[in-house]
Amino acid sequence: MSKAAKVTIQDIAHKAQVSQSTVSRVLSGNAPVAATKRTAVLAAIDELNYRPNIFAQSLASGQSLTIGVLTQNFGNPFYDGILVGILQTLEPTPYSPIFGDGRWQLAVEKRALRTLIDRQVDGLIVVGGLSPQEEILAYSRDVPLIVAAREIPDLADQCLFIDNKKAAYDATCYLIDMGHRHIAHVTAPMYYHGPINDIFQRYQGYIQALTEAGIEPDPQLVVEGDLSRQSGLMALQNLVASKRPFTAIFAANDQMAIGIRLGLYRRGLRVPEDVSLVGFDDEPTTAYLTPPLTTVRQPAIELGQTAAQAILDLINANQQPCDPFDTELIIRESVARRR
Amino acid sequence: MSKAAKVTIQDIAHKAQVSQSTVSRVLSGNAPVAATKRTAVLAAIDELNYRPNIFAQSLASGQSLTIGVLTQNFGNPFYDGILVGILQTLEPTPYSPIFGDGRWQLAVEKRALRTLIDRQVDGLIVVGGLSPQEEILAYSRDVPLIVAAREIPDLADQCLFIDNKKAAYDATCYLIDMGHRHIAHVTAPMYYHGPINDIFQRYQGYIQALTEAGIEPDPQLVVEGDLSRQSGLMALQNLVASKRPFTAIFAANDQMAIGIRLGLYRRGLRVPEDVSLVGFDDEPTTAYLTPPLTTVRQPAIELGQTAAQAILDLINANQQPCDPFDTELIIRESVARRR
DNA sequence: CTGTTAGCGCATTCAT
DNA sequence: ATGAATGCGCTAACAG
Repeated sequence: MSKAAKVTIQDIAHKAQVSQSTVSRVLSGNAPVAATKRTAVLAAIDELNYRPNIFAQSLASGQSLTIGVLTQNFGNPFYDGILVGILQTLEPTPYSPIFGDGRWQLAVEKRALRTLIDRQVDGLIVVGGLSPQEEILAYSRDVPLIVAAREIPDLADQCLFIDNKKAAYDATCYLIDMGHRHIAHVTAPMYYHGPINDIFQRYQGYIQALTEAGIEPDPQLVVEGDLSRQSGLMALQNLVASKRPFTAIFAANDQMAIGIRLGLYRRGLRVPEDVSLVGFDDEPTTAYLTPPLTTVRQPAIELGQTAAQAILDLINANQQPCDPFDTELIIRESVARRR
Repeated sequence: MSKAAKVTIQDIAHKAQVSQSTVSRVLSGNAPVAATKRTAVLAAIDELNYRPNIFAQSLASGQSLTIGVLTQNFGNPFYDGILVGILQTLEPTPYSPIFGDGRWQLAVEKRALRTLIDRQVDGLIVVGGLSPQEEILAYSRDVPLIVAAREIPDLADQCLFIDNKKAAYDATCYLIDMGHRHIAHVTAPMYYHGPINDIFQRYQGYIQALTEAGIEPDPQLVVEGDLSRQSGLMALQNLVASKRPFTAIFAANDQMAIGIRLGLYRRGLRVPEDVSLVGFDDEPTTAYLTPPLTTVRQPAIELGQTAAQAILDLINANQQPCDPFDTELIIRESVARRR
């Protein structure tokens, strides 16, 4: 580890003319110590630049003061937002987060999860992920666990998520209100996200909105991508190739919307004059597309903050009920009124 | 920590009818053990689902098997790319990374750095950051240290970075080659990035290219932003307000280029017909702008991989020389030929 | 090859 | 209020 000469609690006990235990006491603060000794200890600590050995602390106390965070894909704006929220919330606490990245690959995720557990985290925040419910459930018996951005029925109290169906419903309704009748939807295969059905819920919201508006959903207008930009580009090609007329597209996420946007551009189709476009996620760049994209804002940072708070509450055994998260439809220039 | 009944090395020693040390030996593998005992131990481990206590291990061995990574801004594509590279490289090793985020705020960075050190990391990778050189230098005496995406003169052997000046020079030359003479540049204040002068080096590359081409640099055509998208938008306004004619803009990063792009769009200026635009970073979305943006690719993932490898080498005391990183000009549709 | 022993640095009884 | 003693779970000499 560090090459620096390790100064231990003994050293400062010596220097401050007190016992080891006394030093430990001023450090933890949970036992009364005479003011004079306290200051002496503090002085010694300062002088010798003492830093307690975290491993010894944890070994002796049985607490690691770390929160494990299992995430997917560093670099995805939504997940990064969640991380930021977690970081912010944990900052003023004695707990610090350690991250593991599952990269949306079950095997990788499993290893990451294992690593976190092995590091004796005091709490675990699982953000998304592919792990089967039973596994998560099993972990939740061993360690305080919060699931963010994913719904696990048997663990409802500890799940924070967003009502994707309602959000998609609202987005589709907006297109309908603007006079659109032929609205395409770019989704992803149901199995794509494994146990996560966000995307499927968005599909359901889309269908519901159409149905309630008396519009017969047209299966030909629903195409699948894999949530990547590239797949949006290809989905658009498929859509155009199907020869079904449409005046608007609702994409299940912004990444695909961005790909679709480029596809339209290449075909000389203008947004929104020829085709209106709505995405989902409110990724930062969507506000800077030309024209800026209408999309659905998911409160990522808030979600992260709440998740962190929830895990702290859980550790301190005063579990709070979790409120559901509301989304917001961000209306920008990419939708035109028809007729 | 975990509520699970902790099974210790003793338990499995018992079950396998061997001594604690033998178990430790099969675990670490760095000492010969009789095949029969080994299998017995392995069986016991498996049966009792034993996991070594990492804190006890570290405390006893003096190794933490962790690499600290100080990063700035989760969510920034360039930095995230570096993280991904680090993750990938460390995955097959016994080391696992722990991250700290400085958020480009000196105070936050200091705390994050401190936390990492306190966690007894065996090595430290500093990605960017504001900490003064002396501080980094001081840390480097205590712990194997690699600096990525930043140049620290007194620590040259342990720094991995990119030749920003040359990259900017190349980008500007490209615009000149395409016939542009009035090329604006959007940069950031020299002090903005604190000790990091990436941005300033890009400015220098720009100036050099102009000068070599016999074009008198026009100070009026250089405006400052703060590297954010929003600031790109404002920079463009300033540029237009200055009434100086220009046919091309070279932005010091893609974020600002994206803002500039939107500003041009709002003013009805087409890219590249009216104004050509070049960015820097090759952020993923730039390929999906309409039209796609010409930019400079920084090999973020490779940089992360190399950094991780370098720190491993450093820990094992077989330091390797670090090659410089080459950038690549990604030419896309946002530049038009003039005259 | 293997068991025994002695700490690693600290928190936490238990006395005082 | 404080010092002494014990042990957290494991690694690393040290003997055999």
